[in-house]
Amino acid sequence: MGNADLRTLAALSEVSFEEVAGSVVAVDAHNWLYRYLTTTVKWTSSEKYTTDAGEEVANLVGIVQGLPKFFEHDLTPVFVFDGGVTEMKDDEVAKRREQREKAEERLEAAREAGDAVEAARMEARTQRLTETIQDTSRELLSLLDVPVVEAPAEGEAQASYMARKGDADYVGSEDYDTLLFGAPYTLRQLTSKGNPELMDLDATLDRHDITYEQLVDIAMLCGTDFNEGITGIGPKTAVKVVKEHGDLWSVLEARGDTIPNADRVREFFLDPPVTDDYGYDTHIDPDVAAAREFVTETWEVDPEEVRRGFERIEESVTQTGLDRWT
DNA sequence: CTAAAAGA
DNA sequence: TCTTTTAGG
Repeated sequence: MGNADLRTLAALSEVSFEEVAGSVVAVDAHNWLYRYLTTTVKWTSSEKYTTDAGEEVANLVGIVQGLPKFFEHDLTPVFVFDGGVTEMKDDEVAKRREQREKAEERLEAAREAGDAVEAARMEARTQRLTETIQDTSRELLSLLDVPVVEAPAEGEAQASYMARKGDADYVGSEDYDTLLFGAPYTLRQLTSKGNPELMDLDATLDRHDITYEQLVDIAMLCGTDFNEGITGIGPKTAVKVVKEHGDLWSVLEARGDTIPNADRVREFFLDPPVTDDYGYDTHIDPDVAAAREFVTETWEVDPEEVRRGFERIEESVTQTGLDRWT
């Protein structure tokens, strides 16, 4: 499984919010929202965040509660959304990924069958991010004047690209894939209470004395979201054989192994679909009244659920201004 | 995600 | 003994 394997390879260090204050973070919106959706629903009844029409709106609560974390630490978030589904539909790679995720979810749901609480949690997990969730999230962010970027395909790839270009100081994501998309610095655990965790691409490469391309090759041998790894190869041996043979192709040839669509997957990491067509103002001037109305009236969220969040947004924004780069 | 089993 | 895989909370 790619995630755990990549973690063992990555150069991670704990940083303080003070150290990263004043920077721009390109947040993988899907990843960030997904995290809130699953954790928020986890310890409360999902009924609470569902409108009469049956629309799930826990994402709105998540945004209101999550944004202050950025503002209070003088971080400017830029939310990067995944690209259109239509474009992805034709993509074999994306299809493969979707199938794999679906399978995992079914497996998990089946495993947890019998436990009502867990079943509900799994249900929330399986629905992924619906159109409504994406749209209402965009609208709320817009009311709060938080910059949004539309990625042509993977939000992670776009966010990583922006960080590589220097348009963002960090990528914000819990995923380790950002390393494979070439993100120089990734901040993890921006939502939880403790300090953020910094993942450093160059330090990762130095640690193993490998190139960026070799890191991608190593990850592919272990398995990524887009391909099954080679059985019997974990992070240790992957590093060993890639350094031994130079690149993925030589390793596969030497072992007589094969990875389906290897060239496409590799290319997808090294040169993913991204766009330069974005721009944002880091001066954030939220219309809290409009945002509150949108959340509590249009979407019928209990005002008490978001009261503190909005208060914190008002306080943090008026105090720091967040207008350094106007 | 952690811990224990299996495999090399 | 070290690495990978699988099971379980």
